[in-house]
Amino acid sequence: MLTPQAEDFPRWYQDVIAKAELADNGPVRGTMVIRPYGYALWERMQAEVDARIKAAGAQNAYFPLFIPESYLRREAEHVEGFSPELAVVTHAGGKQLEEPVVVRPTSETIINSFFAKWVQSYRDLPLLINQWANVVRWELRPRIFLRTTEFLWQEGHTAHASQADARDYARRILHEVYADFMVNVLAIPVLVGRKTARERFAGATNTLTCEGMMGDGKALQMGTSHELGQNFAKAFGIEFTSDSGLREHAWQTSWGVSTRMVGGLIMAHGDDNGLRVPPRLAPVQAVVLAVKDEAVEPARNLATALREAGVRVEADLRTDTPFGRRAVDAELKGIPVRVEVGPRDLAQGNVTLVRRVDGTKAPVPVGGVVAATLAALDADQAALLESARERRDARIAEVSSIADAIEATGSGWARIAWSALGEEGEDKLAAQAVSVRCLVRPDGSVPDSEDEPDLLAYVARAY
RNA sequence: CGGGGUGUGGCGCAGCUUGGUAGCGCACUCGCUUUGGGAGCGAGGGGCCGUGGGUUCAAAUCCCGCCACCCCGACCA
Repeated sequence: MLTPQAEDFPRWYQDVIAKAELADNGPVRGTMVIRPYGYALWERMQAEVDARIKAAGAQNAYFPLFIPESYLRREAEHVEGFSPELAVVTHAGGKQLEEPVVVRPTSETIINSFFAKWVQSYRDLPLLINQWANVVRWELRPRIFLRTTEFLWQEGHTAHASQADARDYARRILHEVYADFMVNVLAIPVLVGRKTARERFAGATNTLTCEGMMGDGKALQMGTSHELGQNFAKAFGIEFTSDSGLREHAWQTSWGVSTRMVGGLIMAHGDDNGLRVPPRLAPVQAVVLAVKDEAVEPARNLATALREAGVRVEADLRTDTPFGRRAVDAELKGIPVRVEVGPRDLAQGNVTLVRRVDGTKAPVPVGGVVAATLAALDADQAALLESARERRDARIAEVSSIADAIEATGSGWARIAWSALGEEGEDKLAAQAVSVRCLVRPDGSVPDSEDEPDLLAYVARAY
C-alpha cells in the first residue's frame, strides 16, 4: 500500500516521484512542488468540487494573502488555535512594518472583515462565498500531500440570517458537495459525521467531517464543514437588520477541502503497481498506445474516435520508446484504460484493452473499442468504490471497551458507544495516538449535538 | 522540545569497525542493435565525501565542535 513518506517506500512510489511526477518536497521545509501530473489530478478535483459548490449556490471570490495580525486576535479561540503555526511578515518595502501581517492560515478573519461591510439587511443574506487559494500553516511535522506547510484549497465562507439556515447549509455542503464528490468521483466511501469538542475547528461551534480509510487502515480527514455560530459575527461586527426590524448578528459557516485529497487518493487506491485513478477523476481516462510504427495511424484514428465519444484520451505514438516503458508509465499514472494497438492484433482485426483497476487484458475488435472503453470506465469506477467499501467495512471492529478500541486501531477503525467513551475516554485514546474521528447516530446520520442518546463513535489512528 | 537516525556525482546507496589512488545501481552523452511488459552491448562525462578544527607521513574512514536533513511523538486539513 502506498504511503507518502513511509519508511520503506514501495519501489513504484519512487518511480512515481521520478517519472509520473506527482510531487517533490519544496525548497522550504514542508512545502511541496506539485509536478504537472499531480497538478492535473488537482485540477480535475477542483473542477468537480467547484461545479458542486456553484450548484449549492455559492460564488467564487478572492481575498488578500496577507492578513493584519490584529485581525486574527479578534476571535480568541481562533487565534489560539492558529498562533503557533503562523508565518508572519515583519519587514516589507525595505523597512519594518508598523503592524506585522500574517500569511493566511485560513481566511475567516479577512473575509469576515469584508462581510461586516457587505451585510446590512436580512435581504443581503445568505451571503455565500467561496475562494480557491493557497494557505500557509507552519506545522511542526509536515507530511507530503497530507500536511504541507503551504497547500492549495477551497474555503467557503457564508453568513446566514438564522442558526437553522447556517446549520442546514453546513450540512448541505458536507453531503452535496464533499461526500458526493468523494464517493462518486474519488470512489472513496467516506464516513460522514460530527467532530467531538476536542477535535473541533478553532472558533467553530460545530465541525462536520468526511473521514476516509486509507489502504493501511488509518483515517484521513478529507473535508470539513463548520458551523461558526455567531463567534466571528460578534468579533467582526457582522450585523444586519432583520425582517422584524431588529439588529442581529449573522450566523456563519466555513468549509474546505485541499490538496490533501491528492494524498488521500494515492493512499486509498494505490497498489504495488502505482496509482489507480477512478475514471471520473482521471485527467486521462484512456491511452491509445501504438506498439510499432505501422500501428501509429490506426492508433491515432482510435484516439480520435474515443475523443469524439467524450473520453479524455491520449495517443501514445512514441514508437521510439520501448513498449514496456510506455506501458509502465501509463500504469504508474493509474490511467484506467490502455488500448494497445499492434500489428499482430490488427491482423486479426483486434486491439488489446488493458484495464488498470483489475489488471485484465482482453482482445477487442477495432470497431468495438469505443463501446468497450466506455463500459470499462463505468464498471471500473464502480469496482473501485466497491472494493474500497468492502475493505473499509471489513476493517471496522465493533467494540465496547477502550482497550479493545485501541487494539482494533492497529489494523483499522473501531466503533464504540459514545457513552462508553466520553471525554475521559477520549483522553485515554489520545495517550495512545488514537482519536475519535467522528460521532454518528445509530442510523448513520449526522447528530445535532454530542449529547444525543445512543451516539456511536468511530475511533482510529489518523494522518 | 523529547527519543532515534543520516549527511559520499542529479537520485538511491556501499565504503568507515581494521586510515593507504572514491566505488555501485539508476539517470545523462555517443555508437550499434532493439521496440507485443521498466531494452542489450560497447565507449564516455560528472563528486573540495555536510562543515570547522585536531591526530597522522597519510583521513570519506580516528577524535572534538558545529550545521543540516529524515523518522517516531507533542501540534494539525
